[in-house]
Amino acid sequence: MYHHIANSPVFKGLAPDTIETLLKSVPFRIKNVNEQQVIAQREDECVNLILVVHGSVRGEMLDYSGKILKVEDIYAPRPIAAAFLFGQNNRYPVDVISNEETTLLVIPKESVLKLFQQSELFLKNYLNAISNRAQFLSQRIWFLSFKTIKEKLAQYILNLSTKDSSRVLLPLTQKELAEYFGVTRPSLARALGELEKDQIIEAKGKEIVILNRTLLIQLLN
Amino acid sequence: MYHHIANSPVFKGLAPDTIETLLKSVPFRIKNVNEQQVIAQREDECVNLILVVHGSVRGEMLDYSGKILKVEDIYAPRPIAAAFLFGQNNRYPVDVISNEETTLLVIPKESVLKLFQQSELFLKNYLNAISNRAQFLSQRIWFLSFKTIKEKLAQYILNLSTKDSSRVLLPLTQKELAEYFGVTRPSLARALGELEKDQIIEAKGKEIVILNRTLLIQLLN
DNA sequence: TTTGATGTGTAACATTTGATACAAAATAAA
DNA sequence: TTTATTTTGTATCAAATGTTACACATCAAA
Repeated sequence: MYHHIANSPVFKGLAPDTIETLLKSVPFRIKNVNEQQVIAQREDECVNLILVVHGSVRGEMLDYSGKILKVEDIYAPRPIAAAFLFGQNNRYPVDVISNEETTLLVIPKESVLKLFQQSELFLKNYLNAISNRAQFLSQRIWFLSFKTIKEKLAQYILNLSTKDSSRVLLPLTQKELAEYFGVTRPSLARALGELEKDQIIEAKGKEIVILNRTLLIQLLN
Repeated sequence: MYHHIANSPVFKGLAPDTIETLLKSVPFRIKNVNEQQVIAQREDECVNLILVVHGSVRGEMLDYSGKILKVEDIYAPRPIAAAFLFGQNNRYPVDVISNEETTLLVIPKESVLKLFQQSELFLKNYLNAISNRAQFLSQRIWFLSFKTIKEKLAQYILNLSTKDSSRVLLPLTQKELAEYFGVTRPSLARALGELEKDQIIEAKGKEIVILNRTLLIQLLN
């Protein structure tokens, strides 16, 4: 197990032996769950750092009408809701449910604080993990602030493109990209088609060539 | 000064004397700037924790077309970009510019790490600050995922309402609320008007009465 | 009170997007 | 290869929202 979690963001850079020594100096426990089991419920207080050692879990949210809004999958070896162990309202924002047979490492908050004192690397890793999360979310919100699909596309393509090359390779399918943009797939295809019709880009499959960077930039006005 | 920053999120709970002792044990510096001065530029590496002691600064971003997007104002006594001191890409996401004559406390990253070792409270505060940020952003994204204005309104009003009372007081003007929703002001007014016409709510100024909670919840379907 | 600034209600019209459906293309699996 | 599955292009129509404009209300300052 220590070998596995040595690859997790919070134990990265620590030898499996070191991790074992560290962990054995504080209370913690291992928890095995079957698939579709509820690990934490929305609004539960978050008092443990939970690491997915084997398997995967998902965050799921119900709105007022009971509709399920899937939030995110978390695969081993990664922590669950590291950014919700601290903070003013340290409660789970979503229900956490196992996708499959899953092994969890459960470390109480007090143990985490002790580990911070014992290993500066662990502390740095933890700080990095939650900082990355905040940075990711920040980036995501900024992106969502672009109103029209064409604006989002322009922003997205310009971000991917380098200064010297006008060739861009989309890392996502249209379906995934549409989901990332928060729009429907046909709408995204239409926007792409129109950019092509206006001779701003040329798209063959996942490869996009910027024909007129100036016009692409003007879309952001 | 130590008295002032004792009210900041990262030094909260520490006595001014304690803060002074702590800070004097590590390198740091004070920086005074006039108004409209650039404190950090986008993509600069973030190597210091910067606290606004007096005055205020703003985050500003230029899009590809050169249009200025104001991001946020930060008033004393609060840290600037605490979530960007750590993390994979620890660079400022925005230009930081002073709004007025401003005093800054600049603490190098190494000093921050030393302070973590010396004061568990400071560490906890820092963890809380980043976590709060992530939680806030997370909440914001979840909210933006509601597509139509009516859905956002329903969600927003239901969140504000308590179980026993159907009376809700909006803490924002329509203009601010529209900005928060990422929509235009007339559109928001229209949506409010339609909810009123459908006898779902009653709105007088900032006070809203929920007439039919069931219908309001059904809007989220 | 008068004035000005800010907030609010509402209208007409253009634009964007969603929803749905279907076929062609590309890809993977048998 | 054949078959099935996913991905993509496109069309139509309805719904939601933006844009712009203007009148009225509210509130604070002069």
